[in-house]
Amino acid sequence: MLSHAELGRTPTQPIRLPLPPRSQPASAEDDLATIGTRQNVERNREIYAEGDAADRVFRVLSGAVRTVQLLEDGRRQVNAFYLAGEMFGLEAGETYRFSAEAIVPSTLLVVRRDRLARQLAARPALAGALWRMTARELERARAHLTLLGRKTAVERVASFLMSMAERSAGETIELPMGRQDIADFLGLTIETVSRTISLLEERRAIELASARCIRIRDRRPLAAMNA
Amino acid sequence: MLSHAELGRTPTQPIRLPLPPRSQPASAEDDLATIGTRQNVERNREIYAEGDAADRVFRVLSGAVRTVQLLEDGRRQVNAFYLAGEMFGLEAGETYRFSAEAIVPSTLLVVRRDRLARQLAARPALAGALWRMTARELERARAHLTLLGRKTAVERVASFLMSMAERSAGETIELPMGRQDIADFLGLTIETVSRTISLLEERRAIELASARCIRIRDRRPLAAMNA
DNA sequence: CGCAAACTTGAGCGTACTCAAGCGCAGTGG
DNA sequence: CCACTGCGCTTGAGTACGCTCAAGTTTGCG
Repeated sequence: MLSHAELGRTPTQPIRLPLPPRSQPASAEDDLATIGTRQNVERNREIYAEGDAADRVFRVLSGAVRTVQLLEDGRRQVNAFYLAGEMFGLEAGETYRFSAEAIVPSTLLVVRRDRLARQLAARPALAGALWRMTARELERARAHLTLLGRKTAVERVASFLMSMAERSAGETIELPMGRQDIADFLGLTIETVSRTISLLEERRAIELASARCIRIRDRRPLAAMNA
Repeated sequence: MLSHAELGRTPTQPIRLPLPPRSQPASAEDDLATIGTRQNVERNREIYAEGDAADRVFRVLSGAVRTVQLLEDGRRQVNAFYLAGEMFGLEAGETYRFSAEAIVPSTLLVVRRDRLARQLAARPALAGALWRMTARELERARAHLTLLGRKTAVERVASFLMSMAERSAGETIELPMGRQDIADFLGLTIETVSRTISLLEERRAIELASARCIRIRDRRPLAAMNA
């Protein structure tokens, strides 16, 4: 059994990641905890690579993870960020289609797919929970399609900050990822991300305690840009 | 930017859509067929709207469907196209997050969610099939993220044509959708799509029998752009 | 045949990219 | 204590790719 109190931050890491406000149904997660093992991952260490056998699913206990797709010439797309409490690695095929990497030193709960399958047979409710989790991921990915396909740089950064603020459950956002990760997530360059954040600061929509610590001063201009 | 009502009003001749080469596992689909009803939908008619209660799932029997997200100022993102044999409308939440519209006059198989849930309880294998379908959708959406975030116009159009060619099971592609739909799917403008198709034709990569009927002459330049 | 919609093509513009410095902070060693 | 170094971030100048605005052409159907 895994209580919220146990999900503490890594002592070596200065970045605190609060738990997301709404977690998935506790029952399914607790079930997973009983059949999983813990794994510590260093900063920027690969958790799995594109093409690896998709034999495990993961839950972030502390830290932060990104899933990434690379084009041959080095162009990079960050598909998603996963913070404490969130699951990743659910795949339909035999192999992972994207790689996953730790953004900061992280602790993961690892569940082997074959053990998960055995649990699924015993508990039909768990199957439903997994499906809902996958469907929610799909929803998020689709919303991100609209961002990448149809929003301007300012709108993209504003949307990103708003969603990070929601997940942080506060006005102050501690970003675990650097500007390059944000750029590759939003389909922009690092320079454009930096310039846009500066612009939002000039407009008094946000305030920077440091580059990685952003406070939302005024939601309205951000929300307006969120469209 | 075109408003919703202005989109694609021309009653073009009915377009024939061959079945995709590989369908999903027949068992799950046949199961669905036994508990579903048929529905005919006119061209450009909405099947469900963003915000409607998500109480049905669909399978395209003939025709073609697009799922769409609109921003307030009219900017539009086409999330996906569904051809004959493909399913859509699987949602995690209570309501649909995107609208679905028929691209051409189409026939749909409609399955009520509550009936589906009853089937699921009886047949655990069906639950697995549904999950795999959702996970495959997620995979497709994520691949599309990379296209929208990191590919050039030529690469986007080339990728699109390649994937349509795969689904058409032949060298010749009959496109059910117009240029505006393609543009909104690829995150481009209609002019850029048109210009890029012309460019690929000049380069002898493709050949146009008509605007909606494209034959692939040389996969190599397309594949190279696909990255 | 005639009209409207869909598609194509052209010219000029603007947003975000590229290339290139410059800045700021943390860790290190003299 | 302060220079030194490395890294991440910011800022600047010029460019290019795709967008906007505006015809022109083709297609399909009444």
